[in-house]
Amino acid sequence: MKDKLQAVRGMNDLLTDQLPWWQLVERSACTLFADYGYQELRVPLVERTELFKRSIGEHTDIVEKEMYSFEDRGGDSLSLRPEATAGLVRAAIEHGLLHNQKQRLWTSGPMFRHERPQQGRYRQFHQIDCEAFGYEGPDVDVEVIQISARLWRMLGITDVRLRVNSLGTPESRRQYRALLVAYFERHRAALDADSLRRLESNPMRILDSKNPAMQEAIAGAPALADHLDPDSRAHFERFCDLLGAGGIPYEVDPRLVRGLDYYTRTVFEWTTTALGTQDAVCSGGRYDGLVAQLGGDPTPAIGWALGIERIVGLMQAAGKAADATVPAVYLVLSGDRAERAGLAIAERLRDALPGAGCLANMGGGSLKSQMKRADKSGAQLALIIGDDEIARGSAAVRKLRGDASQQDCPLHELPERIAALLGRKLNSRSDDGR
RNA sequence: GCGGGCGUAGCUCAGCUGGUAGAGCCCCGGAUUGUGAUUCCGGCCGUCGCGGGUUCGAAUCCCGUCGCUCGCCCCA
Repeated sequence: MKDKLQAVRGMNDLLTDQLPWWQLVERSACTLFADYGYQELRVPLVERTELFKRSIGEHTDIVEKEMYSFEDRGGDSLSLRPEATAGLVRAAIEHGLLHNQKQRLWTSGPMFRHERPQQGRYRQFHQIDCEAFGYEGPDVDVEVIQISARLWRMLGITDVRLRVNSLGTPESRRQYRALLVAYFERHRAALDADSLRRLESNPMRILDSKNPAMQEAIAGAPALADHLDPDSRAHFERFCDLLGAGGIPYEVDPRLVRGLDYYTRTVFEWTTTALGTQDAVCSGGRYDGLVAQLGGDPTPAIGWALGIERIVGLMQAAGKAADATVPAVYLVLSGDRAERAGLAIAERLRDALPGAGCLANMGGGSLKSQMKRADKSGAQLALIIGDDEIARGSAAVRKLRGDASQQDCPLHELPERIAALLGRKLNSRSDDGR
């Protein structure tokens, strides 16, 4: 094992056996967003470091110690994106997408954070992102959550619950924060080391401390809900009402805060107990100030991100199967002339039956070993062509599943015969079907 | 950044209190002529993570190191 080239820590290869789940998630998301009228947008993996400092917050853990930042050859400080929203907002402003118009968008791809890897947390991880720009009412808050809820249904995920909260406006939050700091200052003795640190950096995070010894002090702290500004309170009440009307079960969690500075008003998080300590599966919220903060016209916005690794983990933990795609036909080619004819025969089958899958044997091998490969491939049918068959212009079609019957078939009738055996329709077009 | 657990064939693992490695799977070949999944036979596969120490002798003990993993933190 020595001197072996290894992947970078926390950046995982996705081997073929994992891909069926990933493809299921990605395909589902793609049709899901289309059904809600959300359009896909793609932005670079690398942005100016400044963008993330200004959006996520300079004093957040993400920016302070988790970003992959570097200087490029021109001397600019760039960073691999630790999340998608900042880049999306930047792109929307830059291309005038928010000028007198609303946008409902989604994107997906890898994100990067230099954290200690553990279950459900990796240095390169993958998110699907949903964002709605220009809608200020709580109706769209509910819509984006509906999208996530439908995705769980599509994927058969049940072990998740929704928690919601409101952070109010930056002004009301600033006032509340001062109260909170004052309270915890008075109870300094009850705080653990982490919370003392948070008291300086992000006091609201003390509220979601997992330390049991802290719970009493936290319970006595002023609640954010009691200090919301009237508009935010009305927004939140309407939001909860609409959520209920939309039939989405939720619970209000006054301790739900977010790690990114840009959130305002509605925040929410889907959590699970099935994935160990990394329990957030999908989370998001409103960020009404961010667009203006990054230089765009003032534009209300809301969005969420989900972690694909965690979604896949949930499906696997629940025992959901995701079947690998399997070719319908395995082409056994025995002998020189058969090998020579085989490539063209395979192409004709693919023309006639696009999507069915025709796996041609490559690299020779005895008939026996080719039959073994045919069986292993999972194919329904083995199409056996040897020099004898070539000589008489036919092929042997053998069923590999169920009754192992075998029949001879003239080469020119192969597409029809195979289509019939597979219960598929022939491609009517004469080209390659694209 | 801080703790715990673990590192033996491609994979899953066995190897008790030290005597220089084993199984299953996979892969390849064979068991009558050109036909798979079962069965049988054979073959392939390791500097026991790496470095050092103790010892006549270490995969087995000790130290260090790297890696993986789980938790803290953070968060999707």
